[in-house]
Amino acid sequence: VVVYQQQAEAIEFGTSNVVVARVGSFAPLSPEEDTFLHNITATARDVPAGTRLSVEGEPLQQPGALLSGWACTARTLPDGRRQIFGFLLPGDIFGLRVLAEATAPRSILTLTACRIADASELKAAITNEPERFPNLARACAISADLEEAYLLDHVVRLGRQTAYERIAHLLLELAERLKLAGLTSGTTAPMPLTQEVIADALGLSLVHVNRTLQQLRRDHLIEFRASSMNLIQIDQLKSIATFRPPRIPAAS
Amino acid sequence: VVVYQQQAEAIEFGTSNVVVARVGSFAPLSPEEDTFLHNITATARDVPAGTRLSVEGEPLQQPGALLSGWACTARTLPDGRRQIFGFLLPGDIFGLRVLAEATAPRSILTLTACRIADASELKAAITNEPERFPNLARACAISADLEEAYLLDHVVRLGRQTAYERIAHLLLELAERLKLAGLTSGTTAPMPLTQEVIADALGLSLVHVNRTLQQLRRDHLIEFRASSMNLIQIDQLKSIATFRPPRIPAAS
DNA sequence: CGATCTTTTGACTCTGATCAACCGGGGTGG
DNA sequence: CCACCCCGGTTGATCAGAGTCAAAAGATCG
Repeated sequence: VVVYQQQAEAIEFGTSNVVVARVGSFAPLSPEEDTFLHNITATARDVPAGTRLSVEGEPLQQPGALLSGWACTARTLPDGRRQIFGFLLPGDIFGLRVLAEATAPRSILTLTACRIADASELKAAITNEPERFPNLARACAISADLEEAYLLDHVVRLGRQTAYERIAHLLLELAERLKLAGLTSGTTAPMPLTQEVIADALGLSLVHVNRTLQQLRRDHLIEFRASSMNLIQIDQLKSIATFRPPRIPAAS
Repeated sequence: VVVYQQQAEAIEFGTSNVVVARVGSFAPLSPEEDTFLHNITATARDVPAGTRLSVEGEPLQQPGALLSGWACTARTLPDGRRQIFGFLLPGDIFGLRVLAEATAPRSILTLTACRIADASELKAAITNEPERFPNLARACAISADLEEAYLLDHVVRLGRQTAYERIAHLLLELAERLKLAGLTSGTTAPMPLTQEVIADALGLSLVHVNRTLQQLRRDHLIEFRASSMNLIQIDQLKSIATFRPPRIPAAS
């Protein structure tokens, strides 16, 4: 019955509880843990695009869970150059791992309108009584590991790949993650990023991103419609980008 | 007396116990913790340069502590391109944070001869009985945060800085870390990296690293002697690289 | 004292940046 | 209702930072 209700919610709101689904996919949750996570994600606030959820160097904000919408983590140099470290997609949890007294090492910025739940209690739970929430703790650890793996992929893109490879690789990563969150249909995935944002993530100029995307389309590897992308020829893309999805430890 | 012995060791071996000093600088250790850490670092093995301590994708190796020597973490693409993620300096601890069942997300490679202690017990201690080793646990958390901060700096270098800025920034980071480990004398710090290694870290070609280093020398910002570097004009370097050292949470 | 590794130099190429302008749609205000 | 504006995407022309190829010159080390 619960499952049915969730599905009904999913259909109705389009997001239901991606967070619960995602976390649960890392480690099977006990009923208590499931309820706990549900309660956390029940309280949520809506945030418009372009909101700074956290500013680098300033005291840390609450941890959160992204119920819907896209955000990114970034740092801005004094002269205005911006580097995006990665993206937060629906279902992602952020701000969990860091020390309470620390200052934020990165800014967090919403790229679309977002629905965000406060995850302070989740952090407290896995920090203070991990033995009571073992699967939750484990799932969060896996999530943190995954996040690191994505960051390392990002470094490789920036350091050793061409513009063509970088873009292919990033789109594959996003498609992969959206698929894990159950947000794709076939080879088509939502894609609300502007070319400027892609440029700031991949260390390229806006103009060059535009031209490279055109090249990818001309090569019949991807298609864009509205704010979604279609990765036709996904295998060829993977081979171009030498894309190897990070392995998630089995949910034993 | 203990302090005196340590200093004597430090003078004799040049490394004594950088690890204990470094970890202790993050959080003041209790006598028990201090002893614990000392015992761990007492058992150490010597490893020649060019040893692969861990290979990406393969099951995880033991965590370790670097008593002396330099190493790096990296990933190699199928076609031979290599991306270095960061460097391990004397006093650094590695492999702590990752899930036991996971596969290594990066390779670890010694760049010089190294002396390495097994840190399995440290990992076990802070994982299983953090309440018994609170300062140790806290110090390791801070260390992990620092490591992440350095990785983010690395991303910014790769994505948004010129070759000249990148090299200045990297040298500043290394000098800073070596200073924290007590391995500098004045503005001079050890620098055993080859230009090829610098190139693989900064996403540049060997030739371009060579030319950019020459430029930095011609501009009287740095000097190289033997395998050490001298950052004269450190303020100007910092301004060129927009270098801002990561803030370490106060050891309250 | 070879053998090998690292640094240096020169010539040339090319990927990607910069500057500048234009297009097209969606919203806004008069 | 339409002119206007703003934002995101597109295009063209030019430039420069960095890569590549090839070879020589120093270091280091058995």
